Amino acid sequence: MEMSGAVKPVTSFFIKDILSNKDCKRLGGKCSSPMEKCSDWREESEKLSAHLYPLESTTGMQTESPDTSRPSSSESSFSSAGKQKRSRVAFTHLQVLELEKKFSHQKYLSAPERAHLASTLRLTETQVKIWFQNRRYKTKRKQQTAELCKDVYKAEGLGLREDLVSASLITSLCKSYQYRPYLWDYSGAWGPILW
DNA sequence: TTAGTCAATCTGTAGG
DNA sequence: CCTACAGATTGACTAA
Repeated sequence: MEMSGAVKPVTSFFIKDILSNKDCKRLGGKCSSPMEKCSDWREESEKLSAHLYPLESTTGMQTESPDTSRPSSSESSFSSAGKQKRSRVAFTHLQVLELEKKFSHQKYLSAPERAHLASTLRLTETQVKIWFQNRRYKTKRKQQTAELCKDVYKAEGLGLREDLVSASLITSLCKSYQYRPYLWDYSGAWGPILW
């Protein structure tokens, strides 16, 4: 679970921290300096779009760029009174590829590794951390669902009709499982994994 | 206390 | 308009 070492002041650089900058709840101490972090990664993202991805848009993922590079007025976007829209940056195909590549080898990154990857991809450490976090969780759910589905199919195949109804329910659930896209095997060639 | 994790949820965006 | 996807947020928890 935990990684060792070198901990940089990583903070949540978004909304919460910024908006609730006032009370910083339990994040209390963590409110080291949201703004700094924020402008920080925005800048980096800009550079990124400049270098890292000349042309992307493979899977219809619109490879960000435009949004990330927003009005560059960094912080002004927040100060602009109202409630600032939560921004959701779409990572580039390249960034995701690299993240997936790394993830295929190790599910957890140490702080130094994360820092390195982040700088390489021109992402913030927080973004990398969150990405891995989400990735682990989604992978886990995918596996659980896959197992569940497997059992269900097995049961149905064996003719265990006792719970046919509930089994069907689960089956449909499996089919509609929202994380199916993760069946794409990024570790190897781009293609669907059978399950 | 801090920074990390997981799990769940929220939400912006693209695609149908 | 609705839905799926995926990045961000939240909250409970843990280890050092």
